[in-house]
Amino acid sequence: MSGDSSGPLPAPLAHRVPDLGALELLLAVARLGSLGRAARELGITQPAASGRVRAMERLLGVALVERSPRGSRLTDAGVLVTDWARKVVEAAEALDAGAQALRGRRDSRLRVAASMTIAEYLLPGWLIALRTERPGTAVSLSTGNSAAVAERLLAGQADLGFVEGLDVPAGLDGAVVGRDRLVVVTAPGHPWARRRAPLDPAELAATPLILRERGSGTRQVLDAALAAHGGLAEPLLELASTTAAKAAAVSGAGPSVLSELAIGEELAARRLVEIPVRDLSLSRALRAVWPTGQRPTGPARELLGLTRSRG
Amino acid sequence: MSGDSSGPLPAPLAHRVPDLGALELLLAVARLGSLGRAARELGITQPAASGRVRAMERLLGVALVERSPRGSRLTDAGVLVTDWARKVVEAAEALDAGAQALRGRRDSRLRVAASMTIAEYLLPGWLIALRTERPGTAVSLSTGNSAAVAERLLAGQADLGFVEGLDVPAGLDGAVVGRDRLVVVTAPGHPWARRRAPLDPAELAATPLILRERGSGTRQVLDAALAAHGGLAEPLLELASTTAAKAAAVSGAGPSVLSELAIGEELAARRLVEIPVRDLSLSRALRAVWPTGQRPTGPARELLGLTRSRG
DNA sequence: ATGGGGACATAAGCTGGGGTTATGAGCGGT
DNA sequence: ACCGCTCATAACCCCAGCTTATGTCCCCAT
Repeated sequence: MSGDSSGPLPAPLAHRVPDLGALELLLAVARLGSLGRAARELGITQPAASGRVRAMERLLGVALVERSPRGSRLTDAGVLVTDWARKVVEAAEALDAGAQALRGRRDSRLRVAASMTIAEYLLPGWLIALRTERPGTAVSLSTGNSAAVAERLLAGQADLGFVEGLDVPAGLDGAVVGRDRLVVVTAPGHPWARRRAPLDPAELAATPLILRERGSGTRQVLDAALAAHGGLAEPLLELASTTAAKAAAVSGAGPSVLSELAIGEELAARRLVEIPVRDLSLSRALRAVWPTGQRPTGPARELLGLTRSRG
Repeated sequence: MSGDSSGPLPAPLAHRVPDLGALELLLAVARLGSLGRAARELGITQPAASGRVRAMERLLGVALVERSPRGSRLTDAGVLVTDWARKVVEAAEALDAGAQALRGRRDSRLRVAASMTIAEYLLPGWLIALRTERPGTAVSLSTGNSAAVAERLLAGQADLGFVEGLDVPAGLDGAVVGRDRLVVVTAPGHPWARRRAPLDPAELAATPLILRERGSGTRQVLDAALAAHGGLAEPLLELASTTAAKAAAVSGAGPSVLSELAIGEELAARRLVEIPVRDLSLSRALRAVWPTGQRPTGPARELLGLTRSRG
């Protein structure tokens, strides 16, 4: 073993990080102040919990918990690790909520049809909130562009839709639930990141960008907004997914224009930098929609309430 | 089995969500377009990968991958699940990077001392960026308040510090690397969430809030900012951690004032709503610091470069 | 047309991590 | 002095996930 000729390739992440069960356990210990109580909450025995936490500490090489005959408290490092662990668990909960909806049968109490962007970034959070308010509400999810969402709603195959775009599809009523702002970004090393003055729209239009392929929603908005400034230059790169475009931008391949929803993390950690643009609002509404006249009722109304902007 | 008298308590998250290894595998399949190649990249065999993806699909109840004799592509649902999975894996990577730094030995090439907030929310991202730029740089991390950070730097026990606060500790030079804006928030159901006009500072000061305990950094800033408007009312709740305060606010217990860094997710998903306040800037600088005159060099300079604001 | 080489699937067998029960040992309150 | 809570240790068990070996399908190149 370890006689690998290809060099010491990094151990896979899963071997360096405790598994989800262990992280969940750590959160329970932090919350309840005792290994035994945490164990009970997760439906395992106290020795199992004890061993698991020990294994986690061995794996991470850091003492996380201070044991005493009267309970357990987190160490300083434990507090930090627990906060990081919470992020992992929350992301896993979002995945779980989303997957449950994707699996959802046609006979679900609430059938949602949503655009990709909304389904990806916002819906899981809403579903989690809905679950805490109305546990047991079965939700099913289908995704598609605005036209597909409208079609499902009008055919009675969905109870509530979510679309992004400049206008409401024909035959539907809607309510704005948020905004999707498109942001010009570069890696921190790019010259634009050092500009003092905002970018000129014409300059943006003239620069080759990393973009999603023609026909994507973000591309359409960008096209429309820059039509008055000479139109988009030939793209620097044309990629199939938002994720790929983001990765290219982070790696410094060039400037890109991406949805704010997709790059919150990257901006916060300064893996990407927002470039202000003068007099250009690349913003579109995110809307909940339903067939004209048929105001949502029951679970659909409930979910709508979770998402509505004030007013 | 399943004859439990305590009712159908929800299966723990870890039993409903694929483990990190499986998610990592899914990302590799998405990126490489083939189960076999993904397997090779993760250092397992093709049948193992095949079985694992199958198990993941069974667990989630959703087909993720379209197999063909020429490779594998994600299904529509698979794209969505993969995006959610990426968030989980990224959070796990942040945990890993942070834990490595916590474990870091005293003889690390780069010894960082940071405030809790910065260590928790920003540092992991920086460490990941540093790892991709300068792989193999060993980083160690210790946390403490501004005074403790200054002490470590001046004692030569740390090479670079990060503090939040209104001013730079004596004996140190610094550079602003970001801002920590405090935000007034409530659950979406709170009356304040329906206000049309911004809140008056005096009204905020007079209202009992969910706060961290006296002495915490956020509490100090708030105290100072509202001193001119009558001073803080008695808190509604006084909690030991930011996380606890956040949870209380989300559950609708009342209004709170929290760091923007801590509630990005909650704002995006509208589990919390920001309440604008007129003429009140609750903002403090996040600074990198080092002993006066000793500009960072080597790895410290590298890390600083990753975090610096433009200019 | 035919063999080679990729892709994924199936089968049989091993191993170890994580679970269990049973028990011991501190510490605090009554 | 004793109960009740805490956590730790020991001995045992099981199955998830890995391996190797093999089969099938399809495309492509000779």
